[in-house]
Amino acid sequence: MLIENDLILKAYDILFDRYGPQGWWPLRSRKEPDLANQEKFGFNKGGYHPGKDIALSAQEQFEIACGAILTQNTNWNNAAAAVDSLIKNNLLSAEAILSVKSEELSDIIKTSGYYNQKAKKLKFLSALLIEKDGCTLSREELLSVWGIGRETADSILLYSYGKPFFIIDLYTRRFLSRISENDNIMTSSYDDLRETIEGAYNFSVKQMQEYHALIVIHGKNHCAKKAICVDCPFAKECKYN
DNA sequence: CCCCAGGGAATTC
DNA sequence: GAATTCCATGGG
Repeated sequence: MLIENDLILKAYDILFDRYGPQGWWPLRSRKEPDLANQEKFGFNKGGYHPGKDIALSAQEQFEIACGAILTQNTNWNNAAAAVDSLIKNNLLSAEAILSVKSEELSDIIKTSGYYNQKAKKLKFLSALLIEKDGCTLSREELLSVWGIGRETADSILLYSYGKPFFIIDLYTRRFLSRISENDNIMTSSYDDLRETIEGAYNFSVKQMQEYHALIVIHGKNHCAKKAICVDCPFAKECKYN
């Protein structure tokens, strides 16, 4: 056992109490703010919809998949600017992505960094989506795409398709390794860690979406590479305190 | 100048 | 499997 089930549940409660519902995925094509949550929690910049549960359109599902690729090893602000650029250029469909020249696509998503690789990744994903006639791709099918690894696949599964897969990113490993006694979390295998969290409790999809989003905001506020421990809600549990 | 950000593929051992 | 290296922009 990598982490105790109790700790996984407790951490979720502490994060939710501190930061409130995050309403991920932050869609760039949905701009109307949720004023109630903005007032309550003071966040909600740029398309967050905490607790609204508005069904995703096919275009929004595609936006999330593109965003998951564009944010690879990149600050979300840079990735979000690239998503905005896709929207502006009317490229939020697999057909449109395939119809635009690679060089143009690279230029359109330039702010996300690694733009030549990411343009290729968007093209490969689009090709498979069209080949499968727009069907929901399985985890295996997503992983078969050049440029989609475990984390990106799980991001698409969880946030675009609404399927119960827990995302293990660097923030998640850092956070869990710091609050847990286990010293092997940073080096544990992706799927071992994912299955440990998925199996800790019968999380709903909504809770799994919130959990990952909460870990990210906590990672930005406190549990960064260089830890910022002042006013951290895990002062009691964390090794750093 | 430096470090960092919601990874993944290719190569090598 | 583990360790390297490459991909690249924008903010602090």
